[in-house]
Formats: sequence, C-alpha cells, structure tokens
Amino acid sequence: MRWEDLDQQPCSLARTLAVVGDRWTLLILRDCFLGVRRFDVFEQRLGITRHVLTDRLKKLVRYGILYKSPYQERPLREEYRLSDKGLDLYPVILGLVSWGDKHMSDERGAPIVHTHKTCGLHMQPSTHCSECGDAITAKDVKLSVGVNWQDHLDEFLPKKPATQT
Amino acid sequence: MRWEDLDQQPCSLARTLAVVGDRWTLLILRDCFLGVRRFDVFEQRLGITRHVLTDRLKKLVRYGILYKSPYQERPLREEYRLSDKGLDLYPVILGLVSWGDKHMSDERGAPIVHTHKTCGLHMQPSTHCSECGDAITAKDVKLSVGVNWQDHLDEFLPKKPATQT
DNA sequence: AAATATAGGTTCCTTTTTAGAACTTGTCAA
DNA sequence: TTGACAAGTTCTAAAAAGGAACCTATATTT
Repeated sequence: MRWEDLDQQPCSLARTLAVVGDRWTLLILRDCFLGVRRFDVFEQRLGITRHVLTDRLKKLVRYGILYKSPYQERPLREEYRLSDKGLDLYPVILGLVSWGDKHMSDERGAPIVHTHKTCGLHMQPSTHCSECGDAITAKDVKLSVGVNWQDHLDEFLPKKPATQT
Repeated sequence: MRWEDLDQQPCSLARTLAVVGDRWTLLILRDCFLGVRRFDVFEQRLGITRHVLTDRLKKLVRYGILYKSPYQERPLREEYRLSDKGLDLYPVILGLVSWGDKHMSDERGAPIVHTHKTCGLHMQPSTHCSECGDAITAKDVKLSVGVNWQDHLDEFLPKKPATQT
C-alpha cells in the first residue's frame, strides 16, 4: 500500500494521516500558524531539506490546506498561506502541543504559552461534546460504525477481541 | 538531525511528534483505542510489516504510552495496553478524526460515529478554553514564549516576519 | 513420536524516502 | 561584471520501510 492511498481508507483518521501523518507536515503547519509564509523561512527554521519541503508544500496546496499567494512580480514570488481548511487543523496542533506540555516537557515548563484573547488567561485546550458541552475523556465516548459503512464492520472491530479484564 | 532527537527540541509539538509523528504510530494507537492489544491483530488489521510494528510498539512502551501485560505463561505472552499517558492522547485522535470527517469524507459521511455516553447524542469534539470554558478557534488564541524560554525566542518567531496584509 | 499450529518476534534483501550538497532561473543592486 | 536573492530542481548517499523466510517455546493433532 502506498502511503497516500490511505486517503481512500474507510477511516477518517487514516485519511487525515494520509495528508499530515508524516515526519514534517505538522511542523510546517506549526510554522504557518506562527506566521511563516515563505519557502526559505520554513527551510531555515525547520532544518528540512529543500526537496522534501517542496514536496510537502505542493501536497498541502493540492489538498487545499495551504494556498499560494503572489507577493511580488518580476520575478514572480509566491507565499504559502493557510486556507480555512488549514485553519481547521488548529485544534489538532493544540491537542498535540498540550499533550507534549503535559508529558514531554522538562523542568522549565511549556515553551509556548497560549493566551485566550477573550478571557486573557493562559489556557490549555479542553475537549468537549459538541452537543451537551461537557468536557470528555476517552472513557466518555463510545465508538460505532456509521449507517452507510456497515459493510466495512470487520475493518473497524478487532478480528480477535482482546480478553476483558 | 535524527528524527527522535526532536524530543529535545524547545517545542512541545516537535517533542510529541518525536513519539507519534511517523506514518504508523497513530494508526496503532487508534487500534488500541478500539480494543486491540495483540501483535498479530495489529499486524493483520494495519497491513504493517512485522519489523516496523515491533519497532513502534517498543518505542511506545519506552515512552510509557503503552505497557506490556502478561496474559498467559508457558509460553509467556504479553499484550500491549494503553497507559494513562496513552489515554491522554484521545483528544488528539479525536481531533484528527473530526478534521477528516469534515474535510476528507465522501458522500457516505463519517465511517465512525462517536456517541457521548452521558448525553447519548452523536458528537464531534469541540475545543474549549480550560479557564473560561468558551469554544475557541485559531483566531482566539495568542501564542507567546514561556518565561523560562526567552533565550530561545529566535527559534519560535520567524526570522523574517511575513508581510501583514 | 512426528508433524503442525500459534504468538511474537528476528534476519535478510529490495524498494522507497530522506538527507545533503551543488546547480538553475529571473531579476535587481553594487 | 559580479554577486545576491527566492524558490526551486538535480544528483548521489544514507536511512527507513516493505516483503518474505526463518526462529523459539509450547500445545495440539495425526
């Protein structure tokens, strides 16, 4: 299976990872959220090779997460900017950062602090139910197969269920 | 830079990606959240090679995201289970799935439906401020460098700020 | 007793990705 | 005329992943 073929899988996680699930893409997007827009700035900040950077930017444009916008002519130069689809990835980045703050940080604490403009306080993201608004954890949610996907049931559930303890 | 050296970077996103930022790890964890615990079940469901699966499971154990638990002796067999640190990754998975549901799904809709046990409704995750509880998007949050990290400022902010439009 | 099955790997070789450095193109400034 | 700049492309080498066969201890089947 070629990696990008994951975007045809009957799983939204696999489809998302087909786009952002490699070594570099989410770091590129982090820099986008920090305001980086130009090829050479990505290159210097990330230490990524030009070849891979070119490839990843093209892919992000192809999937509509970034778009190219000219900032000068003669010679034509374009910068990369987040589309609405790209901005929608913010909760994902925030989730990853928050997990890292909690589980991977050293004695100096979190490198980046998030300030909520509305209330003015330093915040961590908290995941809530879209329907009732309650905060949720893994144990509060039950997964089931969507009505149009019943024929893929065997791909979702383990073939050999783990023993319950 | 070796990939895993990212876990020393002054960025919680990079540190998190050092652990889960490769092609397979988040798909393995998805299966963990669906109840998969054994080597051969992961292998069959994912179509991953045994070599890479061995490597990723070892890494997840090394970082304390999974732990091995014996389920029989003679011969000793162990299964892989999510630790609390692993369970904390649930919001990340939910965020990625939710983005895929919105931006990568076809006419059949979301393959997996999430039911909130408390309210009984199908839900999408919603990201909120831990302090005031309001729902947030990318535009509601301002990033700044933590007090113990001021000397790394140049690594956080673009060296050549993008022109504002 | 010998052969087969099972779970969880390891080994070996091939293919694909990534790294690292040099080269390209159009334009402007010294 | 030479050099700089931005955004690539091209080349070779190294690292990672894919694919298949082999290994080990035990239990079951023939």
